[in-house]
Amino acid sequence: MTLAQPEARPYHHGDLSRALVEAARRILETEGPAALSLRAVAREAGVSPAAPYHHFKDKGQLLDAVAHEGWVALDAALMKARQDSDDDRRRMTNLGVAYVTFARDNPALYRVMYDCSRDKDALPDQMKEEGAYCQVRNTIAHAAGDGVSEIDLELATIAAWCAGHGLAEMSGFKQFESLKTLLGGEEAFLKAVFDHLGMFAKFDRG
Amino acid sequence: MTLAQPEARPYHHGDLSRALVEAARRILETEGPAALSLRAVAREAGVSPAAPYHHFKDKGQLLDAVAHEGWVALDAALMKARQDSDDDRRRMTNLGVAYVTFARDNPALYRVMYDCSRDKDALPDQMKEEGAYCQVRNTIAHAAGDGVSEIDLELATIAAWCAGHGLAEMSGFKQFESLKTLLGGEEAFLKAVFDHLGMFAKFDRG
DNA sequence: TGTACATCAGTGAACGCGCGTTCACTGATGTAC
DNA sequence: TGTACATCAGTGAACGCGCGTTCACTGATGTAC
Repeated sequence: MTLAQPEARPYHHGDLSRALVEAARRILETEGPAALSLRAVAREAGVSPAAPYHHFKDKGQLLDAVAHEGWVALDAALMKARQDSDDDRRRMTNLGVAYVTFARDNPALYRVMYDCSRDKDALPDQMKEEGAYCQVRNTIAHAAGDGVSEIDLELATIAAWCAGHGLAEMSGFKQFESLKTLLGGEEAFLKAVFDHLGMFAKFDRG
Repeated sequence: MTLAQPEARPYHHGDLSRALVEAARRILETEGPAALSLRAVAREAGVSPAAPYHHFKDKGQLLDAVAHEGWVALDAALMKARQDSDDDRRRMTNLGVAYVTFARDNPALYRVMYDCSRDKDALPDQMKEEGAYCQVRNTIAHAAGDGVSEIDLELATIAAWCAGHGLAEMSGFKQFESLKTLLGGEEAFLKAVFDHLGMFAKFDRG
């Protein structure tokens, strides 16, 4: 009688760096951010607790790598949403919905992304070419046309970003459930909220 | 030679429950949310690590109490902002600014408030009479007049809340610093962002 | 008013736990000659 | 083509730490008679 041998992983992993980040994401989505310790990541990757130190200076650096992957994924999701909209008028809302959907689909990852940002008091790399923030600004610029000033553009982007982030963090709250079903589902709810942003602001205009 | 005796606290504290919550807030604002352990709170309150268990079932219940205090304080801040505005037109923005200012002045407390909310998937007590959420809705209702539907009112409130929360979490980011100085300070920046919420939404209206 | 006693609100020592990190080590790999 | 050796990427045991919580206890307080 021979027992099945465990899959003989070679002594050298090959791409442990990448494997660790993936293990971290698996832990995040199955057990949540509180469970994300260096040891847990090593365990999940099937490696000793000391192994990660050959690839990351410390726990913080691993988290940074995880967050970075998150931003790349978010950038891609927004890019796709932009390309999918043929109707220029609805593009902003679609972008917002894509943003919130990403956050709802990857809640723990999203949390890590913002926790890392908070530690640095800055969004990472958002100003560069295809960064999510930049995509939002470009979309607004396109919709607004030539007449709009740089400052207005920047402020509108920040406003949009804040609304998206706020909705991302709160759309899961139980209080909104009945409203969601009333409106016909999650996406309709998100669109409706975005539609009403203007209502909030316009009272000030007289 | 007699050494000054340490302030002889009586064996029974008197109001340890309250003292613990205050100690927790002190720790939050001086050391941040990561330092907020039950033991640290007991230490800060000058009491043994077991003492809190006579007043709170576990750590979570203490945190809930801290968060509750936070919401009460936020309610009061919004109430004050509402009463301070004589100009009906600017009331919404003032409310938003007050909200964000509260979050910026009590960042760690604000974090705990939302972390507790997330655990419960709900904002606590927000629908009751003077809850912050309810205040926002009432203010919008007043500004909007009679013609507005219940649903529109609810959606506008959610939109406003999301924008406020998002801005609260992000207004500290370094990327916005030059814009802030350009606009003449933190408050002017906040007002400008709120003013531009409509810009984001209006493209969808054609 | 005094006294016995139940109850309340503290103490401080101890529990087991998982954590981040370090250490001396070893197996695998690549390279110079 | 073989071989010595440096380097790389793992191991697993150990470190000290602070944590949440429990426990048996004790001092203080309130109450019944």
